[in-house]
Amino acid sequence: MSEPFYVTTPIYYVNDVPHIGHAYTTITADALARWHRLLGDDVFFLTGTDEHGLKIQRSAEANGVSPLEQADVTSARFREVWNSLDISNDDFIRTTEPRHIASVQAFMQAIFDNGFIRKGTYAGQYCVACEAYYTDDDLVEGNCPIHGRPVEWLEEDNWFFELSRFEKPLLDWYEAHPDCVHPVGKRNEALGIIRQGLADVSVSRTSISWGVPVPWDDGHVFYVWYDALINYATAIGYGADPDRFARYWPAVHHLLGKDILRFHCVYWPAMCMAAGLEPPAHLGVHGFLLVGGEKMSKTRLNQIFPADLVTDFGVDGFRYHFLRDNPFGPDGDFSYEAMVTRYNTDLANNFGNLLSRVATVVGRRCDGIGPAPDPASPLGAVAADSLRDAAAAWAGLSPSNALEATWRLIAAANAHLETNEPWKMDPGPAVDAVMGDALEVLRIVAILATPAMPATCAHVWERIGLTGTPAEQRLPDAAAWGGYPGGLPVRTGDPLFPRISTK
RNA sequence: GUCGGCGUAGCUCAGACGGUUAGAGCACUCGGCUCAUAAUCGAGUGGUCGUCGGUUCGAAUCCGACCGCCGACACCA
Repeated sequence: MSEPFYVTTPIYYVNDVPHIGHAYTTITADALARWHRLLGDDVFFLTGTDEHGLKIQRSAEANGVSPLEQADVTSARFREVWNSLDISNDDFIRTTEPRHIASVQAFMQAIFDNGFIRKGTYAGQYCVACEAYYTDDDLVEGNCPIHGRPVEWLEEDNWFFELSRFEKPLLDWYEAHPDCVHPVGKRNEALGIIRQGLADVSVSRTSISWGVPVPWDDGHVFYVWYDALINYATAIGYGADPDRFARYWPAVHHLLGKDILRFHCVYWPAMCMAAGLEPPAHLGVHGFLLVGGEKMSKTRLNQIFPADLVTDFGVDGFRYHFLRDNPFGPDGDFSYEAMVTRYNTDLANNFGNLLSRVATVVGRRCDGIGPAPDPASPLGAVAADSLRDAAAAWAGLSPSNALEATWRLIAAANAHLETNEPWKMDPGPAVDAVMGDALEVLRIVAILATPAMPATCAHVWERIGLTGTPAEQRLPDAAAWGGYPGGLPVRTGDPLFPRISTK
């Protein structure tokens, strides 16, 4: 029985347009999913959209449509972007789907039945844009500190989740699971939040109607967060398919941005405990993609959208850049110039050019028929190192290191060609061995880089005469030295990644 | 303010339980090659490892102070 591997992105709020920040998380999740498929794992990769809440309700009113119609439009936009970026999600969940509404009600009912929800009153200054209450201290000149807009006084009967009762259980859980949050700095932040004391939180609203109804109290809907987090349970059959749920839970990998650490690393584990479940096993927290050192935001007008870059770099160039250039964890600064440099260096000069030169020499010295590699080639050891290091890096949520390890093999192959100069040799066994080695490197790289660049790798696979696709290969066996059989037609063709002129 | 983190080559970063001449990629310089997308290969230039002080035979690494940057401390998608 293969290992289950469940990976999620946050579900994206449909009030926003998909930008490269969303794409960064989603591409990382996609690459992880693809890597684990190569390992033969039973992968389930989930993304989706979060569609409830006051912002959506108001936005719909302003546009003269129903909230669901409003959500349909923006949710579709996310789907289209992921489609265009070759995202291989197995499911796309929308919080407005009946399966999710049923799941939220079952999940929250379980918490209620377990005695962790009580009635209370909440009153305060409320910012519609934030969907959040503020204290007087928070306000800036009477306005919302984030949006600078006037707040409204709201007072309502709420149901409260008794988060305060979970301080100790959460600390115990963190103690028992030292590796649950990556990187460790983020784990410490979560611990800090817990140690500072947790107050009960209101989980329902009467002031709005666009949400999941509270099953035990008509007129209340759940606050959008307590609806949203449960999507991770819904998608694997919570309350509907116990066997399937048990297969994928709690061995989940949640990927998330640091802005929502509190919800994922404190509230969500507590909610799981309250509902009688194990908390999620892995939480991967990453930083922001900055632009010119500043956070992307609508108001700064510095948002960058995937389509802006895919035109210049291609889908795989786009995917590669965000996986390779930003270590998973810290903030990363995006710049177009840096993206061009990396594209030209890693993709055009190193990888693409290797295929070009190999195809040409095989055409001239081997009649276009790719020979088999030398079983004793020095590149064999390099390939083994690359596989080992890449595997370790993927396991440690570090795509940039995984790709760096893979590119070391490409560099070794280019150097191997220089050392042997096959273009000076007459056709024969010596040329065959060198070119077979180079083709074998291309074959292995095509497999190892498939999580980052699936379409390009499939194309390389085909250009060197192999049948099937690299995505069908199974590691680690497929990356063992000597897998290229020889005797296959090798095609010359257009450059894999045309250089981008910097002038 | 409280807590935490960071400050290493022009740029992006690795290294740090103390120990030989501090590393990589990019950029730059020189040389080789001409199969290849003016690509590639090799060599080299470049750092008082934020500042000051302490511990030590020995500190980028441990301790303290300071300077600078950042984050968390909000019912923040």
